[in-house]
Amino acid sequence: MASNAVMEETLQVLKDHKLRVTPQRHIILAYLVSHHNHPTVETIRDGLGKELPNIGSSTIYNTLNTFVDHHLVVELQNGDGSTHYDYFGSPHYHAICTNCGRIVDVTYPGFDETERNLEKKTAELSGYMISGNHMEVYGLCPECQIKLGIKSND
Amino acid sequence: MASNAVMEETLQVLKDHKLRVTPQRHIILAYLVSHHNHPTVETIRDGLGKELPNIGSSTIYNTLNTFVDHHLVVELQNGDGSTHYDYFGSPHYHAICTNCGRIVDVTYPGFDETERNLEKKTAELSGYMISGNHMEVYGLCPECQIKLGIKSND
DNA sequence: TAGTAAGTGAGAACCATTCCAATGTAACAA
DNA sequence: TTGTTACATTGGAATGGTTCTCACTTACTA
Ligand SMILES: [Mn+2]
Ligand SMILES: [Mn+2]
Ligand SMILES: [Zn+2]
Ligand SMILES: [Zn+2]
Repeated sequence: MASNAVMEETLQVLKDHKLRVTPQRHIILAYLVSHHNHPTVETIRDGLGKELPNIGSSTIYNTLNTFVDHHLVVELQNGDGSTHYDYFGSPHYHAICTNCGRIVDVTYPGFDETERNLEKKTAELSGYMISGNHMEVYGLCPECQIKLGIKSND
Repeated sequence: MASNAVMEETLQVLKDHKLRVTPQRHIILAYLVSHHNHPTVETIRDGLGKELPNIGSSTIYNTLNTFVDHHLVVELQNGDGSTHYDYFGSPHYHAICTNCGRIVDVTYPGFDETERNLEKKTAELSGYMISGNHMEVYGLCPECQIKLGIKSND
């Protein structure tokens, strides 16, 4: 459950984006800010069990789509058939396991420059007016390497 | 419709990957090699009208999934609800229009190094055994910039 | 506090993709 | 060539994540 500080922070975020502050939006955003699990709609619904036991899936979808429109949240596909959501407070990209679907955050000093450079180059070459980017790297997570006998567990 | 050269090339690609050479696979692969439209399954089915009028969608899905497994083809989402497919003969990434969904190929000298660096950094930081990556840049395509009155058409 | 535009929720609808079982065929060996 | 067999194709049914609908509720503004 989200701390007081998170509740205040998320309240301010909603106001800054001129979004109507409903309990549903507030609690979902707080959930996303305090969990970095890249949850699906089902995961979120379960996680909200105590605070919003009667929330409809439509509301979760609506809310997340709104957040995506406002660039608060990004959507991720890991190949399991459902969309994963990620509060994008600080820039990072994702490593996704092709075996189990595990998604982990990655960043490194200089990543923002790589990112800016990619966007600048793309604008020049394509004529697009750039608004964002997604970078994803695929591979086997450490656990799956062991599970599949590719790496020894020592 | 695909040239002789393309048909020979794709035949060899299928053999190299030890894939059974069926007319469906051969023609679908030739279609992908000779079109860079990032088609959906529906687009492909329409494009195959004359050559394979009775192909089942299941076959197209099966074939594309096989190609994806063999890293011949990559999947792309542009937000229109269906998956787009791209023969990935030479490395590039994509600029995707957030307004109309248009997908264009982008690359530049030094892109492969950016890519390798990203994968190396990711392996170090995450412990993943890297097998690939996707980079996408989002924005408004030149046409939509005009359509939306953001850029003048001069 | 009243008016109103916007959000919520239950269930139906949608539709891209997968599954299934019957039929067809590519690859290989004799 | 022919026979064998494992794999591919097909159409139709099933699946399931997401969107739609609409009656009801609520957050904002004046
Ligand atoms: Mn993340
Ligand atoms: Mn492409
Ligand atoms: Zn894994
Ligand atoms: Zn466009």
